Amino acid sequence: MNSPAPSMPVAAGDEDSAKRRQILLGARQVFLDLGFDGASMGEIAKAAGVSKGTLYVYFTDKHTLFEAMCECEMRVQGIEKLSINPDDDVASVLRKFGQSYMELLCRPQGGSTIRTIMAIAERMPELGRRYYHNVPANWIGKLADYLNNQTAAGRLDIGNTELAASQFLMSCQATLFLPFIMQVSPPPSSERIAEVVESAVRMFLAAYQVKS
Amino acid sequence: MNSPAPSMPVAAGDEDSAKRRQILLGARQVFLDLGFDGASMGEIAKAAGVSKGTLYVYFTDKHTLFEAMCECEMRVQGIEKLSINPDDDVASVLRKFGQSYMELLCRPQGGSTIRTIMAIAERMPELGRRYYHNVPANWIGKLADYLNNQTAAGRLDIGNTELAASQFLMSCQATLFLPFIMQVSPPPSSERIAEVVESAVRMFLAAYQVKS
Amino acid sequence: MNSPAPSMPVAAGDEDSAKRRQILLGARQVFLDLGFDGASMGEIAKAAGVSKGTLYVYFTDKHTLFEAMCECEMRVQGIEKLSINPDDDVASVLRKFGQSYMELLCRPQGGSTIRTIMAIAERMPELGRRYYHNVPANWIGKLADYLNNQTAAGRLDIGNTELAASQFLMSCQATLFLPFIMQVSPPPSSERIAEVVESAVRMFLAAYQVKS
Amino acid sequence: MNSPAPSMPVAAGDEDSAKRRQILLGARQVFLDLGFDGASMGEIAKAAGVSKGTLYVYFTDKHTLFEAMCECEMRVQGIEKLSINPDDDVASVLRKFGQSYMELLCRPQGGSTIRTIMAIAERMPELGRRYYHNVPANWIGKLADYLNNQTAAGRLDIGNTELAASQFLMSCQATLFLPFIMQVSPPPSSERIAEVVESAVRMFLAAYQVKS
DNA sequence: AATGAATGAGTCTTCATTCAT
DNA sequence: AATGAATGAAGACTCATTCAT
Repeated sequence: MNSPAPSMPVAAGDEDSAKRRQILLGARQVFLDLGFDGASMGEIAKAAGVSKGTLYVYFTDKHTLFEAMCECEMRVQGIEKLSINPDDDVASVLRKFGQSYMELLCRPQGGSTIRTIMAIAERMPELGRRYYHNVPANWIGKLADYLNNQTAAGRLDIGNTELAASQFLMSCQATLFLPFIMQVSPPPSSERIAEVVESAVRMFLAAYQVKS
Repeated sequence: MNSPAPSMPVAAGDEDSAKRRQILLGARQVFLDLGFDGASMGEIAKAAGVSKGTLYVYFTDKHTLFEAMCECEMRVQGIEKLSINPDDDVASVLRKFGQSYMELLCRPQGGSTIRTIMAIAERMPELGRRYYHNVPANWIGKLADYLNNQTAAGRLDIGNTELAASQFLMSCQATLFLPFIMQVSPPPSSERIAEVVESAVRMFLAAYQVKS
Repeated sequence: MNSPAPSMPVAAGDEDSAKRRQILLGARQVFLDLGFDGASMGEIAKAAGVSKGTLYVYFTDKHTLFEAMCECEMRVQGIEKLSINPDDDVASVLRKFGQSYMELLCRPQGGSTIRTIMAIAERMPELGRRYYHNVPANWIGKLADYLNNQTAAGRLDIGNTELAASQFLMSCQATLFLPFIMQVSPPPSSERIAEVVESAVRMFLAAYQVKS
Repeated sequence: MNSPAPSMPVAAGDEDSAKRRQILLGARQVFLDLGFDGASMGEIAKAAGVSKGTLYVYFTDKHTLFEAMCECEMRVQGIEKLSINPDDDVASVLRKFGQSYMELLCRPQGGSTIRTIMAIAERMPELGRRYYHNVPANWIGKLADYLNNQTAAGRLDIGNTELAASQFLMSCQATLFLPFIMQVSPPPSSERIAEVVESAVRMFLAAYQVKS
């Protein structure tokens, strides 16, 4: 009755129908909580509020649904939104960048995408690769570009900017990511993250900043 | 060496029978490759070269076998063997420490323990905690102790040595661990690790070494 | 009669769907033949003409299916249908009552419910109790009520009517029930039952009837 | 060392070795509690205090062990010991007979043999038959013989003494056996049994005693 | 004779997937 | 398009039985 006008039907396979998004949302919740093997299509159907059959109208199989959900996460975790403000000083840029990255990694709501993909990467190497390139490598790349610019501008002195970018992002995780992922501590607060990032920024600048 | 003479068979429940070790080896291979849910007891039996029934003679159930295997890995990855040589200079100590840690994380043979445990930590939080304390926290702690001593000795100037130790170990992973775990690159060679560790050491000392 | 129209399918969980009844029928056959432990879900599925999976759509597990089947038998063996005709003389009432009870106990088709439940009562005491109250105790109770009335009416002289009712029903089983259940003899014919019941009636009346 | 002298070895298959009896005792306990299917050879070995392998030294398989145990029970429950005292009056004889029979059926210690065999009789008809003939039919027969004698002696007037004997033994079970076996009541006390038997004796004599 | 480690067939149960409606 | 009943392959686990010692 309230289906779309026949002149412009929304095919089930449509990349962007509301129902499809609804399913992906349910899948996200269940997959991130239980992992690929631990999740069942029944659970996902329940979480998405659709019937099990409907899942298969939109996605060929469990594997496809999982990949679509990951793809979706990759888009969300891509950093198109995050733009570096070139007017900020280096420390500020690093601080904002590190803070954003850590808040992405340690999001309190629901399970961790990166953990879920790490877990399955051996069996779905292509997915692991795609995620790596779209998320961590993307962040590293963006930061490396900025470090390149600053090096060119003479404010930083870095031989390998990609390595440096990665070093910075890794050191931002110190004492935070592993305890969080291993269920030792709850997700860190923004304040706690800020402290660790601040320390990472200081270490980074001590090593790479050009002494005027 | 002090294994029992072959003429004197060991009881099934024996904590250290050859068959038990054989099963743990098979379990290690399959669990680390496929994860807890992805592994099947049948696969494990095949990998261990025993019958499915025998698995249950030595381990109550899949869960218990998984935990025993993890426990075993924790002992192996514990750090008792690694002793810091106090006669070395700080840079050497850090270099050796970082290299050992990275070779542990990126061991080429078989799957990754840390990944497998991260994957299941949400559903087996106690296991996650145990692993965290026995392995990463143990390494961090050992290093932090050393940093404390060096700070007291006036060679380093570190406010929070545990944070610093974690920062160092994290930055050693830069460009190495994630690509390895995400199947982007094969396990890094010792040389490749050495380069990254070297860079991490430089950054660390730039930040924390007392300028004479 | 008031079953849903075939065009309107019934939900799986429905207490009274055709498929559910079909499964219960298969379960009845296999459970009564082989007992709870001896029966396998596979056999039951085959006997019911459904797949093993379907069993679990309608019943949580083997135990639940068994209890549902027993519950169903209790309803069938309940006594609602049997009404005592107060115009009959006492001997006739006893005769009909005994005959009905014995035909229930020694039904030729399929295994014996009472045997199956007796067999498992030690491990499922609640089930044993439920069956006892719903079937034998129910018959005894109905008969005891009648005996009470007749005693009040001065036609019988019984101190403990419940005991007397039980005595009567037990003596109806003489030479019939045990040989049947122990596979010594096939289910007794109605005529054979009638003879034994007749004898039980005579003994009963000799003991309890008021001599006019 | 303390094995029997070589000149007179006790073969494993020996019908009466101590170990054999020990196994039968364990088997009795477990089979009567759990039934044929519910019992496991492991449990039995544990209950008997021998290894699982030893079970198979003395008995071909589970089935054989079960039958041997039943055979043993039949011997115990046979009534060689119970001799009817011909000097007692009829009522006394019936009283003693009924009491003994009921105490056999409702023995408090451990499970019920008759129930265990009833449960399996459909699948092991020969066993059911053997048990019926050795135990209940044996009791009935002994009693029927006595009733025959008393009828011949003019003290009783019974057309079908076997039926009468069975009637008596069945009516002794009134309100006792079924509640006991169905876990409604604990095993009845000797006093409780005596009351019910007394009532059965009265009913029996009212029907069959020759009025002088 | 006695053991108990080892086996593999068989059990209950789950779940991805299909299909008639 | 959406459902949910039905399936059967596969998984964890048990247990009667065998066999080397």
